[in-house]
Amino acid sequence: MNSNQNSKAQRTKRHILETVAPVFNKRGYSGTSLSDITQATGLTKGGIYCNFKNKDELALASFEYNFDRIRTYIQREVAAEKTNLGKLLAYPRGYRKAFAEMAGMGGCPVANTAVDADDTHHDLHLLVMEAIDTWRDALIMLVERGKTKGEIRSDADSEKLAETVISLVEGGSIMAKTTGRESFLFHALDQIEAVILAAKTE
Amino acid sequence: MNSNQNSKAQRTKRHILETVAPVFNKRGYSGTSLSDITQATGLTKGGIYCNFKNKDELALASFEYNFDRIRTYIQREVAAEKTNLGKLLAYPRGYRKAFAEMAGMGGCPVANTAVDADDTHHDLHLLVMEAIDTWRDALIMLVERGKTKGEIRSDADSEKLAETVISLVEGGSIMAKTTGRESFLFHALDQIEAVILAAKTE
DNA sequence: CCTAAAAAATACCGATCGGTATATTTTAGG
DNA sequence: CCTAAAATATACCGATCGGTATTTTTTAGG
Repeated sequence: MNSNQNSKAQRTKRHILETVAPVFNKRGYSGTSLSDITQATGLTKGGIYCNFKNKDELALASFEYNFDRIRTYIQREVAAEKTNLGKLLAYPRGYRKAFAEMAGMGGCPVANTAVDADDTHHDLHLLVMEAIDTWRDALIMLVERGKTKGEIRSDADSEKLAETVISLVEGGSIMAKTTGRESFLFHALDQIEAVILAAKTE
Repeated sequence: MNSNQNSKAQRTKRHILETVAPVFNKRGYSGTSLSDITQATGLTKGGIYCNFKNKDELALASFEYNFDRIRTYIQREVAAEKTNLGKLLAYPRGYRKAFAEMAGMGGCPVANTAVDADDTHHDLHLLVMEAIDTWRDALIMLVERGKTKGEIRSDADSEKLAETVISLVEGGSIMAKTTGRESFLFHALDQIEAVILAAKTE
């Protein structure tokens, strides 16, 4: 048993990430202490530092883990659609479905980590920037392809649409989480649908 | 000189808030240490604790200070308008003008503090919730009054409009700050104007 | 079952945390 | 100018911070 991915180390590494990632998402980098981490995992410092070099590496891995959960969720919705317009509309639908899961992990990791890291943690900040840029590019691409396919009006501003969608998702997430009013997110998602449909041909 | 508001204590208290409030806004509650505070102000711990009971009190006062700066800025724009529609449109215009100031203080204090405090700092969380609720109520009121005055279509959803405006401002602020693309905020503000104008009569 | 290696626990490190008691300086009314 | 009070600095506190060296336990191939 060596090429098996179920080695002890890999299983505990996974266990650590699963339990710690939501803690980082909720409490932020400097708000999460090694004691928080050992307490959440049930391991001691020795166990943690055996699997991760330091707190930084664990924080970066936690963001990637959290982000990947959301990304996978949304991407499944997008991939199920065939048209560019359908893929665009899959975003608000996906976030509507992902709401409960996102609430359970402590809110959207993109928004949380963006605010947490942008003035304090360079590497984490870079990771979030990259995630947002990739997301933005994907949306722009869908709009542009939608134009060439005749699904989207040729005068639509793809960058503006992409950035508006992202701002609405993230703003809605934060406000819903903080105030406890889910409608903040749902109204934002309604608005996203309206924006996309307004760019539709006919 | 006793009823004079320029007593030594009040002047230094003001100086502390002015210099520390942006630090809390950028670094968050647990990311801001007493050393950060003494270093920023040029005072020692004795000087700080003479004017504020503890770190908590200083953090709460800092949020109120930061929030008040933005609020005052926007409110000036709103107060200058006479119609409800005009007052609504004063929000995106105000944030467009406030952009530089907000960037200088480390981003919108509402979004920053919301993310920072919602899972970790009860009192601060309450303060942000209150700020958002007040803001939401003010927007709803403007829409409703606009309806009775015939400025706004009677079928407009005031709660939805209010929450959409807030999500766009906060989402746009965070994304612009984190990515360095100001367009995130400006596109969000454009969208706010579009949403308001879509609710206009005629 | 044995054993070397991997994993995890224990025990410890200096630094910094938020906070306080005390000493010193500054303020400002009489 | 004097002086009590207010403001600030200094010196210290126990607790916790992130991290590491060492010891014990567990794993898993032969």
